[in-house]
Amino acid sequence: MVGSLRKGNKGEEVMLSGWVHRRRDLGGLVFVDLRDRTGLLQLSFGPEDTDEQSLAAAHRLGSEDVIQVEGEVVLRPPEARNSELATGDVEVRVRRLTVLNGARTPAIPVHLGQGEELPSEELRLRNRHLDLRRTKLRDNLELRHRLVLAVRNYLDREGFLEIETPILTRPTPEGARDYIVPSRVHPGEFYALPQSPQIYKQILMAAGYDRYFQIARCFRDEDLRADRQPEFTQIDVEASFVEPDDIFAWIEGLVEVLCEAGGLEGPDSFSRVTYAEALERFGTDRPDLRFDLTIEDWTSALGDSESRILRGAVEGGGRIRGVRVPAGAELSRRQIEELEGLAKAEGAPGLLWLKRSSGEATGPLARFLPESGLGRIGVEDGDLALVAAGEDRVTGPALGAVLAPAGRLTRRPQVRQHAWLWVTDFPLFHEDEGTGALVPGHHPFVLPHPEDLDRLEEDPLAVRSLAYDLVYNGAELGSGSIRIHDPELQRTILNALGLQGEEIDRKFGFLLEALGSGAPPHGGIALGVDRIAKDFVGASSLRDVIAFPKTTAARALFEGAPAPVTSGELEALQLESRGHRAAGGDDPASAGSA
RNA sequence: GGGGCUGUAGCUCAGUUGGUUAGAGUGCCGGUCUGUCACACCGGAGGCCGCGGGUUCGAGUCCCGUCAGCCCCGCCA
Repeated sequence: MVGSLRKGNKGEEVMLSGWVHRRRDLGGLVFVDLRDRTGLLQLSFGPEDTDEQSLAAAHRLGSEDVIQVEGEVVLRPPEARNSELATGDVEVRVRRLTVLNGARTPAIPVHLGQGEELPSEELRLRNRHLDLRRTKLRDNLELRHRLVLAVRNYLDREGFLEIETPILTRPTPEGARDYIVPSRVHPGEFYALPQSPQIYKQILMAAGYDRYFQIARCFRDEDLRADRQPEFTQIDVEASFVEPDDIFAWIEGLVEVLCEAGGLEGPDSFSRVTYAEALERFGTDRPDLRFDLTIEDWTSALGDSESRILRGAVEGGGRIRGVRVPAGAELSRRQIEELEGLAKAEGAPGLLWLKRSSGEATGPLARFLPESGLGRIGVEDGDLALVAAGEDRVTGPALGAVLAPAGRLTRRPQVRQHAWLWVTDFPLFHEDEGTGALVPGHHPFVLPHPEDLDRLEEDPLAVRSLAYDLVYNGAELGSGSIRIHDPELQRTILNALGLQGEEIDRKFGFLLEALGSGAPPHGGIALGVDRIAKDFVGASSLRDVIAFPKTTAARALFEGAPAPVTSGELEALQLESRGHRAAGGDDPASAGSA
């Protein structure tokens, strides 16, 4: 293939096909960089080698024309080798050129010159067939392929069976908004696209398929972000007769395999913290452990200081918490204000701080802190202390937001490049801030922590669960739990979530039926393939690891989805549209641009 | 649903205090060129300044609305 020719292929007669990446026409000689999926190769055309017709055609070649050439692999003259090209020592002297298909001038460039900017994302998405020709995207998709292949092989070796579950499913009452699909056969009834295969995989467990996985497409009709697409792919895993440790062991092995496939240094360790610990020490349930900065409780050390802010916070029932940033004294005032801005964005009124350098303390906090106080919070010469006071729900996120950025700003080496960890014991329920109702922390099928079962009634918000997250460098890459296998307990939880008997049977009867028919204890996890691929290739958006992604408005710009349907189609479904674009033609392009 | 940024040639961008003929690089078209590789050189074409309205003697520039893309909040069991 094009990208694989080397010195050793010298003298070989080859026939190659590909795209004209670039043409350099010297008049007598023509050079063309031929491109295919495997790389670039220089072709040369000249009167000594190339037949007359082909030479004439070579002069007329344009970018992205599809051609086929026959010729001989030769070594380039020594002074004309290109060390930046894998194939740069050789070229193919073309005898015969066939233009398989001409290309109009590309709407966006496939080849970018040095320092040339990418076209706008909108044009890249509108011309996805061209954008996907770029090496970067091709490499991204290839890596993604290798990751998924490694996952399949690994889970197969571990005895897991890949089983497909339906895309047309039952609408679910809770969770994200469903994508809805009308049924023609049953007017007025609807399928939903799965938000995840959660219930199906539990039923598979009940059916005795004790190790299941699926590279599963999931759909959620919610607003998008850089790390959120309306359809996304999960490595969905479930196993019977397991405890969290079994899942952790499998997934840790999986992560190693992924790192190997992705050319990433494998994890040297997997940390574990409970949810409560994570909030206390890192102010978030997905800590970034690349810097070993933590939040400390300085209430007793600083609570008796003269500072009105600090004392007021403590008297109001809050705590004083802070972060010691080793070598942080080198930060400029401006950098510290930057950090304070991050804390404010999380709702804190501000940060108090002090620097200690050359034996002297400076900063707003300095005048409230005698030397002894510095010792009490462990601030050494060269350090910076950042302090927030008040309620935990404010100070936690505020200080948490500052941890990694502070570490980055000091430019001390990261403690580790790849920080993998498990966050465990998530709360079973949250409180809906609007209504005060209980909502599931993860989903309604999570097993309560056995030690907390007796608090289910009197203090449900304090009940922990056997739910866990896989976190990598501060990003949640996976989430799972041990599930409830006892139908009575499941009913109790659904009750607590505000569902009544008849409603439970209607919506979850099939699950309860399966649980009551001899379902084994089981649990699992789902990992986000798109996010993993994004992190592994260092992309800033999921769109760079998805061949045909949606925009932030959930549109597909290339093919123009969603699109209006004809009134006939609506009629067949016995639907009426109140949208102002209803019942248009069936031309998909008409929907894309307004 | 809310906030922010962006929208000028095929592409990437500049465009002064609101001023008369809207520029650059690249791509494209034509020409010269036998060792280029961001080929070089000469010449040329190419504009609904996103769209609609307003202010003004005059709008790419100011105001309002709208559409699209991106980022964030809400939302994402």
